[in-house]
Amino acid sequence: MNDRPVARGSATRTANKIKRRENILKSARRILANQDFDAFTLNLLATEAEVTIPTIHNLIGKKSDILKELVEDMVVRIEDALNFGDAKDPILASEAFINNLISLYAKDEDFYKAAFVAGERAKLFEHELPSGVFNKALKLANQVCEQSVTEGYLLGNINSGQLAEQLFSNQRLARLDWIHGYINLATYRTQVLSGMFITIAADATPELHGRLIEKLQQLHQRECCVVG
Amino acid sequence: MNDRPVARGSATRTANKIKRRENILKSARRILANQDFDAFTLNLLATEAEVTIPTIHNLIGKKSDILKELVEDMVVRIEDALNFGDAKDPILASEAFINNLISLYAKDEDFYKAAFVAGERAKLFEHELPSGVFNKALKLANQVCEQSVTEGYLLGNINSGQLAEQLFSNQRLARLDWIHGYINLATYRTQVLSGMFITIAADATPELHGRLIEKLQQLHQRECCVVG
DNA sequence: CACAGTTTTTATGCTTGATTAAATTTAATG
DNA sequence: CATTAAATTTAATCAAGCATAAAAACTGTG
Repeated sequence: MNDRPVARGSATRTANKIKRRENILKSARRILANQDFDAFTLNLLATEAEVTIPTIHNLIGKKSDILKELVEDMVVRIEDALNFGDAKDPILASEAFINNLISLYAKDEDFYKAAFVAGERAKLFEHELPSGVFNKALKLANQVCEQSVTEGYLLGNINSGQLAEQLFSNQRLARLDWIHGYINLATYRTQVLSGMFITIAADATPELHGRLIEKLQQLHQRECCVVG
Repeated sequence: MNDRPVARGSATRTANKIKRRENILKSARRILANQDFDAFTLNLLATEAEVTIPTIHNLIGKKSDILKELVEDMVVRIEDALNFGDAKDPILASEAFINNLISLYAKDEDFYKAAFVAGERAKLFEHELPSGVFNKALKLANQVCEQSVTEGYLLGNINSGQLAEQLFSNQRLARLDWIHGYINLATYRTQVLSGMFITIAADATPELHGRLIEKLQQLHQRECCVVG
């Protein structure tokens, strides 16, 4: 069954094929990350990747297939990036979370930006919430909040769900601003941390509260330095 | 100079013209508010408004002119809605602010939703920040924070700018979720209030902090009732 | 080198949307 | 009711973008 004639030049051929395919996807990411979603046409993509439109169809498929692939690749990569050591201290947990995320994005900024843009505009995240990566981050925030209460970092006066929602929102808005090109990764990080610290401070014990204030001042000062 | 023949039927004609014009704009708002930005084509608009495409061009102009008009109309309306009595108490100030805004939107939900969608997608707000309505809201938040410090509601440990930014962000994300059709106006209001109260709590005096906790619990309970 | 199989491209069709010119219709007034 | 300006529509044009079939070019291998 398996002994029908192997295609002639199948040795290095498929290897090159994969390379060309990746090259096209790379161009797609560059366009989506640095230009507009509306600018992302097969025409432009073909020009950038230095191939013709039918080649794109041949190697990847229709336009929506390209977008789908970008998003799927990303989801896989993010999934395991969220598995970081669980610090008890909410300050450390917040910093670990955001540092993890930002350093992941920084490794290949075009890749992630493009995937988020594609997912948003092509509606490949269904309200970006049902059961995917996004929900995982929210649950994680919830977990941290609840644990912080039992560990004595938070007073428990504010419902963990509300706090978690707020923590998650901070991150979501900053991400939107980043993928729209309004802010860069460094600002993304600062904004999320600032928002998280303020949120945690709302229910912090006096000791933790003091440390949060200090952290916030540091963030503020650094921000001012950059601007002035 | 002024005695050249007046156009024949200019009396009731122009009146009707304005009516038809408004009717087209109304259809435009309905489409943008209830469907997608991508669904907003002259073809669909003509069908909905029960006119032909050239009529639209005649009465309003090209597609971008329609969008521009929608946004400009909105900006005017919002500008003076932000002028509400300045409560000293940050809880009252927050509630006054959001109630003002939500009741404004509720009066003509399609109108505002459409304008925000149009402004966002057609890039009619330049990063929605430079010197427009949005900036006004941010400054207002800043003002409330600073005043709250001097009035003794806030401790002043957290920089007013940082707090204000956070207050503003809450509102912005909720608005985005609303215009994308993820949440309704009631949820918009709840989310913003929840976020604002948490933010204020981060720097509140003990007395105010207690009241905020209470407010947050109320919001949480009401939310649970609606769901369950 | 010749050939089989693969890949790229040339050429083209198809669809949709925006915009405009010309013609027809409508409606106000004397 | 005839005149005439105004407004609407019919119909044509223009421009993009996506997608595909068939021809041409290319690349390993025997």
